[in-house]
Amino acid sequence: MRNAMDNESSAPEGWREQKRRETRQRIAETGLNLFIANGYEATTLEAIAAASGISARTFFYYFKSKEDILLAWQQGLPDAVRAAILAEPPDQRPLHLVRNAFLKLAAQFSSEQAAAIDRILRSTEQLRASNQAKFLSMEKATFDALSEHWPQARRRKALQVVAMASVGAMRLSVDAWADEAGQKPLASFIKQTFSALEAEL
Amino acid sequence: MRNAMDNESSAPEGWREQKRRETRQRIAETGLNLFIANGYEATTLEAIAAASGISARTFFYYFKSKEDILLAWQQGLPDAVRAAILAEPPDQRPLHLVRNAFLKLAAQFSSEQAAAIDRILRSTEQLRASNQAKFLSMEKATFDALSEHWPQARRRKALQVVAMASVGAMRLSVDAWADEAGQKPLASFIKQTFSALEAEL
DNA sequence: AGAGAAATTTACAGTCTGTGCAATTTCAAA
DNA sequence: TTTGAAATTGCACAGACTGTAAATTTCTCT
Repeated sequence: MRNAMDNESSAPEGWREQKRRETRQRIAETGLNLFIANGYEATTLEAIAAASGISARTFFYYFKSKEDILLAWQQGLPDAVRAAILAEPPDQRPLHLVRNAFLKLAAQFSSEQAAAIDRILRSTEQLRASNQAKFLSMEKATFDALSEHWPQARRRKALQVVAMASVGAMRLSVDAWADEAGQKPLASFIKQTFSALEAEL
Repeated sequence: MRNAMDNESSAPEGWREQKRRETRQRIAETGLNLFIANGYEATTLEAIAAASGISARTFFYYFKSKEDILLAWQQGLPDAVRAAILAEPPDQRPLHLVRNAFLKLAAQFSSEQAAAIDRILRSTEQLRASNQAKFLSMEKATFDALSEHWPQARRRKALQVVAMASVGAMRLSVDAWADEAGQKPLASFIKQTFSALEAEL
């Protein structure tokens, strides 16, 4: 029961949550640095926990697996995708709209840190596989956001396909960008890939 | 050194290889049946090895991981994709060519067993991730085969995009097909998805 | 302030996948 | 029949992850 001089629920329960987030963040950073320094497989949970100042068991209270540390860095992605698409004016063809949204998004997600994470994600078979899940979540977010722009049921199939092709184009762009070690900006790859897509179909 | 009454290399060294393949096949079947019966995670390596009549250690002489059993069932996929695409007459636009190749392919890979494997592959997070790798390998096979039809370097980007969109369409088709528990044939979903793709772009 | 509930942290023991190593068995070729 | 490579196995071990129960901390309510 709350009453009187009670600021909603921001201070009381918010403190716990905030501390929890801070700890989680600290572990994620510690882990990432160790991965960068020693490689993913060579870094044991024990090491991450020790460097984070917690017990090995407590690690699993914050992350459900070692891999989860890396996924945590992209947790904001689906929301960002969704927001970027909804921010676009709907007077464009869906494919074009998504292209423009992704172009704006590319700025945020092509930092040096993002590149480092990407490098780790490509380093082992297991991580490469789970990295694909990222694109699946992007595809879902894209489809959901497009569905808000065009809620008509008869557009469903079309939007699904647009989401698939757009995210696929994004993936090809990121791959090409990563292969060239970041000479040209990601945005130029995105433009090129989407152009090729429209030209070929 | 081979000489005289020597039938190439089919009988002599072939015997070992054949037995090896048989053992591998037996393990794969035993494992799959156990997965179907008890679920993937509930089936231990120990159980698979015992039911296959080998030691747990020997299992790893045939498969590099438990997961690998499932991947073994799709080992022929890339070659089949490649063959199907190369078998198509090249007097069609690339996207259309791949569509027709996939339609012919769909017959082979929509057996009851394939559906069972697909169900297992969707049952856990880990397997869902590695299942995506299947589509990546299809994409690569598609691109490689298309590159033989159109070897010109300036078509590279375009073919890459076609491979991505085609395999993506295939994935959406399989998903829709699996969701409907196989009421309509897979082929009809493929036609529909490719139509939507061409319409939207 | 103090009792009690709830969240956090930890130790301990145990399961399971996967690897390294060395010994043993099997089998095709000389 | 001998020999060497491939196949098979046991054993020991690392490392990720879970179940449980107990301690410790952090609120909440009175």
